[in-house]
Amino acid sequence: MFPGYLGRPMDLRQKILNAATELYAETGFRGATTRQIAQLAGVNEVTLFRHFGSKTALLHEAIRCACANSGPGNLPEEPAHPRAELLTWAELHWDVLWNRRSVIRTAMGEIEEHPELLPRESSASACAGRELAEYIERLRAAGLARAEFATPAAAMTLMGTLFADAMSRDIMPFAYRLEPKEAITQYVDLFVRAIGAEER
Amino acid sequence: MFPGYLGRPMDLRQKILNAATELYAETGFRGATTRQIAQLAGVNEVTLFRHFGSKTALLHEAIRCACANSGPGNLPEEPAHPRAELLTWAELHWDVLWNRRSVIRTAMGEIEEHPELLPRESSASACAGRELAEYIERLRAAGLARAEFATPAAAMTLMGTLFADAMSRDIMPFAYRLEPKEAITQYVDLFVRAIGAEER
DNA sequence: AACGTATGCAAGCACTCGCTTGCATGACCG
DNA sequence: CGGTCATGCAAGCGAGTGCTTGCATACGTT
Repeated sequence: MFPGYLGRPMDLRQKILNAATELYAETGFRGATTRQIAQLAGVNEVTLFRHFGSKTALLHEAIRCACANSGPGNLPEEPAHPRAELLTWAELHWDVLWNRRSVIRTAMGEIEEHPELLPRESSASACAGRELAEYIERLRAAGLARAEFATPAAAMTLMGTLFADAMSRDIMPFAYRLEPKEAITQYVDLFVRAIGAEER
Repeated sequence: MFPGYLGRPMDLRQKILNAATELYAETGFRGATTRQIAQLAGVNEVTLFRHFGSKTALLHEAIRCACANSGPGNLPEEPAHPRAELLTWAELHWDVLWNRRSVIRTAMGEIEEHPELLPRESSASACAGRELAEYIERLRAAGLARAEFATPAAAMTLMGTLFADAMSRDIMPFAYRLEPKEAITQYVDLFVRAIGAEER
């Protein structure tokens, strides 16, 4: 066969998985047909089945890869400046959500049909949530969060705000008048005040 | 034909629209086949086409109905007790989102394929967002929100938190340890503090 | 050179989908 | 009664869809 129009042929398997993920994000499970995936990957349709056995198996592997944890976050063990630390974390977390918004939306929309794709406790968002909650606990322990609140709810407040922003910003532009960066700064400022962590 | 197994036959058109909405919420645009919709509505498949012309037209009408605005909210013109007023509003808004979570998730997941279904500025959530923003402005004008913040971002904070909760609670149960009612109370308390509206 | 492996290509199969057609039947109305 | 209208039913058509089979071709290893 052709050695591939590029110098090194880049693992075929990975090329197929990428194509599958992209098509899935755009058109969902039903919409991503094996013929289209093959074409986008520049590969014959039969190859999909020889590699993965079935469309279902292929898509499962593709999506699981696409939603894998993206590594530990960046919240310090010993909090010192809540606002700055939370801002860094929030920007990073928002970026991850924003870049994957298409797959995430599709997967959420089809979760009742494909519960196998349910985010597990080890998923990226679940990890981020735990990290944030633990950080908040450390803040409180260090006397840096002086307000009264339930930690899980507080964590979900910031997580949810970022999540909703990243998922809705491009489809409801009229509701988001601030640029992402500016908006995130505002979210964090509001959050810092909500948990009583203003520096003074 | 049979007069319907029920006393009054309940507008056929509406029965079809309901079935279409239900199936769409479960299986999406592609997944909701005309044969299934017809069966669920207890109607012959041909009838769908005679009434609506095409599957596309049918689903568009069905979804547009399902996402229609649910009437004006309940935020007072003249704010007096921010916490109580926001709590009532938040519980009502969360209920709306929770009840429609299935359709909303599906529609969001397919928005790139079907942008016609984009929530317009007159949609329920858009209206709720504007209402909340205007209410916050009134709070500020009345000296009841003493913190410094950008109103749009503040509104999106509470809206986003409620949205994320209603959309994710059933599919990421491990992330939501508080019962809905308790969680919403916490969200509102945190929000009230964030905008500096604690009563004292 | 010989062989195993990975891929391509063409054809096809059984099935589903949206949609149409033709005809029968019952409900309502003048 | 006769006529129109809404609906049901059966059949089918053309276009996909997931997946399989058979065969040819190229590469790497020995």
